[in-house]
Parts: sequence; C-alpha cells; structure tokens
Amino acid sequence: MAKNDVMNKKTVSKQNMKTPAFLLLEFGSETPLYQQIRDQIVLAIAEGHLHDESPLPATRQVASDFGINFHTVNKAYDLLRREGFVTLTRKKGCFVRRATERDFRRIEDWGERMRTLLAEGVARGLAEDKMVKFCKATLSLFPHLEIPANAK
Amino acid sequence: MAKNDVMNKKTVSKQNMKTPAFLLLEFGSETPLYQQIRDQIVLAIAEGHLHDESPLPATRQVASDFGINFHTVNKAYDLLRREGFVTLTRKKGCFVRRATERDFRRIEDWGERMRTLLAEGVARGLAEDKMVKFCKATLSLFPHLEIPANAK
DNA sequence: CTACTGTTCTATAATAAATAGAACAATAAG
DNA sequence: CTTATTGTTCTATTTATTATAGAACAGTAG
Repeated sequence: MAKNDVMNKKTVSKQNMKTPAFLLLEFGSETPLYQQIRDQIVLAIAEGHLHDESPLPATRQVASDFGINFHTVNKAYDLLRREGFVTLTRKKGCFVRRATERDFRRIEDWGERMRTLLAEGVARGLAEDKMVKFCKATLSLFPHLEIPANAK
Repeated sequence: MAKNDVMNKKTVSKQNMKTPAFLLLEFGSETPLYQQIRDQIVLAIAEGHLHDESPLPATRQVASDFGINFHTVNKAYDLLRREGFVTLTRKKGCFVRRATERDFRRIEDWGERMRTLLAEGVARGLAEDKMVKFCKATLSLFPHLEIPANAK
C-alpha cells in the first residue's frame, strides 16, 4: 500500500493525454534517452502520426509513464524546440510545429551526416544502387504530406 | 629550447609515415575525437584515398601530429578493427582491410540510422526526390571501386 | 484564484571522453 | 640475438555528459 495517494485524477493532465504509442524507449541502448525521445518524435512527424499543431503530452506525464525523470523529457523537448520542430508555451504545453527549411540552419550538418553514412556503405562495399533503392523504399513508406499553401 | 631532444629521426616511424592529409580534426566539435578519426578514415576508404591493405600511421604518430593523446587514436583504431575496417598487428601496425557485408553485423543499424536521417528530412519538409538526388550526387563523387574477384 | 505547464536553479551519482604514464608483447629489421 | 617499433594492457586522473532529484518560479487557460 505504498503508492496509495497516487493515481488520483491529478496525475493525468493536459486533456488526460496519455503518452503516444509511437514512443518506445530502449533502456539498454547506448543512445541517450533524451536523444531517443527526440528521434522518435521526429520519426512520428515524418510518418504522419504527428501533424502541425499536434499536442504532445506534458514532460511530467511522459516521464511518469516511462518511470524516468521529467528533466530528461524536458531536455528532449528543449532540443526539439531549438531545432524548430515544436513550440513550447507554459500551461498549453508542447505542440508540433511545421519546421521549415528556414529553421534548418543545420542543413549542412544533415548533408554531412548523410555523406558520412553513405561513405560507410561504400566502404562496406554496398552497391550504390542498392543504397539508393533502400532510401527510396524507406521514403516511400512515409506518407506524402501536402505542404499547405499558407506556408511562408 | 624546451623541445630540443625531440625531432630526432626517432620521432618518425613506420616507413617515416606522416599523418595523411585527409585526417582533419575539429576540436570545437561535439563529436568525440575518436569518432571523428573513425569517420574520416571510413570516408577516406570510400573516397579511394585508402585501399585494401593501405597502411595507416602509427597511433603515436597521429597523436603527436595533432597534439592529442595516443590512447584516443588507439580507441579509434580499435573501433575500426571491431567494425572490420582495419587489421591491427604489432610492429606492422594498422592496415586497411576490405570490409565485407559479412562483417557488417550492424547493417540493420545502418538502415536504422539511414531511416532516422531520412525521417528528419521528411519532417523538415525536404522533398523526397531532392533527398534521393542528393544521395545520388553524393555517391557519384565516390570512385566506383572494382570489387576484386578473389573476394570471398 | 487554481491548476497545469514549461522554466530555472542547485545538487548528486553514474558513465563516457580524454589525458597521462608505465610496462608488456609480438615481430620486422639489422 | 638484439633492437626498435608498434599495438596492447593496466592504473589513474580530469573533465564533460547523462540522468536523477527536489525545489521554486512564471506564465496562462479555465
């Protein structure tokens, strides 16, 4: 009877929002938890599970669901904000934001990371057309989103 | 006249091998030094600057040229060995090895990293065909290596 | 006002990265 | 055989990152 006064309606918050199913943490991984959270949210955006202005659960909620510290979630959200993927406001919380190329100051970094990854494939002897094929196949699994006309 | 007894012929080693020009370290980067060394050697293999059985300078030589500790270089070399990119033997030193797909136990990991990177592009609103085009253009800059027939 | 949310602050422990020095072990070369 | 080179192994220290923890602050929707 240790955790008795928990599980009131106070623990749920932000329209009783549960942590989405696409968020899965691998605790044994060498990838930091905050990085995993960040990557999976970006992936969820690409997969269409999250759209522009989609709400994300509160940091304390996610932390509670995974049994981790809310500061870890906060770090992921803050990173997403600095990258332009979400907006953060108090009380309202965390919302997905349509990141534009304008925000993408690290597009050179993206290209560099892609180049490093492709080089690794080449150094492995992977055929170039196979890699391109893999990229096309992977991209085809993402829904083809319509860019709204009011995007500026 | 502090470093006077240095710069003898003793400091140079392994056929008087200098650190190759393709190795450049960015000290301000958030990428660890050993990871940078690893990435650039893989890149050099893909770019054809290093071939099968190409020699790499000794760990102490690279460390000396960059003013870093040789343990850091050792860590990079050991990582490359575990990934199958080089062979390490005492006295002979470090040599590039033709890594096969058989060594590539982390090919799923490669695909996962590629997926994460492509998803980031999609989430940014980058056009899919532009990304594919970028990959093709990047790959075309790598020399098209002939896989020797005696590869088993 | 109240409750919820992100924000900021300090603090601690665990892990990783980088440095440092010493010694060991295999082996090519003389 | 001897020597020098090179990777390997060991302990140790410093610094940075990661994750946790608790407390308090500050907007803001209801």
